[in-house]
Amino acid sequence: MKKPLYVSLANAIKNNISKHQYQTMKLPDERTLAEEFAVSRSSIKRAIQLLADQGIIFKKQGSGNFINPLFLRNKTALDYTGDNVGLTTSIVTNGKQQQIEVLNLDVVKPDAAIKENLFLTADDFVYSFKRLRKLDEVPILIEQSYIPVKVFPQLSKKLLEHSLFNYLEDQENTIINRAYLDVTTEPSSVEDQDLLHLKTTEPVGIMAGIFFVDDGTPFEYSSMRLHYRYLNFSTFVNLGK
Amino acid sequence: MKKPLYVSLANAIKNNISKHQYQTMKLPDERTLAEEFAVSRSSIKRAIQLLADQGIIFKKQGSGNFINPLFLRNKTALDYTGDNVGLTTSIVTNGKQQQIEVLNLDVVKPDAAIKENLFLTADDFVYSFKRLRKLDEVPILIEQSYIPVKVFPQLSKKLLEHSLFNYLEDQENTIINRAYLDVTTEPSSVEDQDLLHLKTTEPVGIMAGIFFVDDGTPFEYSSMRLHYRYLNFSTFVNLGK
DNA sequence: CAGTGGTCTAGACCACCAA
DNA sequence: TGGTGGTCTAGACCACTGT
Repeated sequence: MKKPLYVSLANAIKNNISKHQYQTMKLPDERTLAEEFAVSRSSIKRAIQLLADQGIIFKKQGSGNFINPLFLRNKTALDYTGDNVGLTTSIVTNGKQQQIEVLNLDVVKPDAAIKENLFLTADDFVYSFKRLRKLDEVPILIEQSYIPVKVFPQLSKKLLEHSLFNYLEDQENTIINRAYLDVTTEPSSVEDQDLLHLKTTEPVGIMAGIFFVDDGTPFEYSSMRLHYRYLNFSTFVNLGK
Repeated sequence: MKKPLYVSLANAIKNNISKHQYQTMKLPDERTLAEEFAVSRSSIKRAIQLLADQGIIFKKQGSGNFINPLFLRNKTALDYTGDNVGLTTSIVTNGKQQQIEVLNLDVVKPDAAIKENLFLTADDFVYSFKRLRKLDEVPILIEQSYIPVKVFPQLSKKLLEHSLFNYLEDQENTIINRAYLDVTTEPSSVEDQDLLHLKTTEPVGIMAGIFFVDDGTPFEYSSMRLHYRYLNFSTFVNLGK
């Protein structure tokens, strides 16, 4: 589990920025940095690319690399770790305890939309299940999911009572680490209001999408209806090079 | 405006995928591709990295590069062009005509939050303005924005009647191409219901954030309240390498 | 024009995966 | 253990920015 050089370099540069090592909002140029750290310019470039992907710095060809002022002010919002891709999509948990209530589990014939989303042929069956997630016993999210029987036949109600993805990673050596997600919002339905304790005027946020195993196999189609206070989606949009 | 080699390579590979040139969900290995296209392996690697960033393929060390089945089925959702960063954040326009109505424009002393978001000192004034945007005369979003007077003193009501960012790019050679955005949802206020023609049970989507010039200068803080049908945020989450 | 980031190569060697 | 992707180097040359 050795970290690549460029990750260490990126961390070193990040530290220097945090400690206001650089007097201006501009980093030293890449050739100078390469000399200072005694590495090739390519490695510096890779490190800087990483920082740019994380929104910590902005690159501007011909002019230099610039520190994102947001990073200086509010490090936590940008302090990514490990494999993060520069996008934070999260249910605001604040370290509270999570509970899962399994509302139902069935095997059904998928309708056309589900079939298309999971790339199934006519004969495939899917598990269909609904779960209610809570934080410190406060309900925050209704999840309706579909998983093809053939990709995970051993699914059971017992397994659903805890995080499926953690189980897969720990017990089955299968990592679900890609997803295509669609975020929208809608007025709450009667069921939403009931389960999530919402007033009629209060909406739900919806996150729906396909989750993939890392070799591209579609694993699950899921539609999550969130209590509106728990939908929060932060991201950098970075159209610069 | 010559395209780099790796962009052309990425397009070529993308075309081959679209034309089902590769029989399986797996791409040929990088060394083979390098030979076929008669370029260095580094260039192939860069091209494949680009496709991975766009969510078109998944990489898996030690195993190979895999085609995202979503790309084969629904090319448009993934068919990024040019400088796109793998994130589609858009108001669904469908080619309709956009109108802008300027509701007000003032110069004010910023409150603490605005000051913090725009990195201002005590003495700085800001322009505060509210605009209503419509598509084919249907109102879809209310925008409340703040721009420091010192970074764009020539702001006027006339300028606000059209896209400010386009004006900056065309006339001032200033490009706003980075943003930190926060997406949430809320019940609609009375003003929302009035301006956006919403029922009391219908919510607004909120996109709020800071927009940066590409050298890192914070340019604008903006909070946009969208008619809920027009909030749609699609993205790939890719935690694989 | 000087400064600075972007692209590209050729090749060595490392790390992970599946059989 | 062979196949395949990941990291890294050293250096040439290109492209953009601002004075």
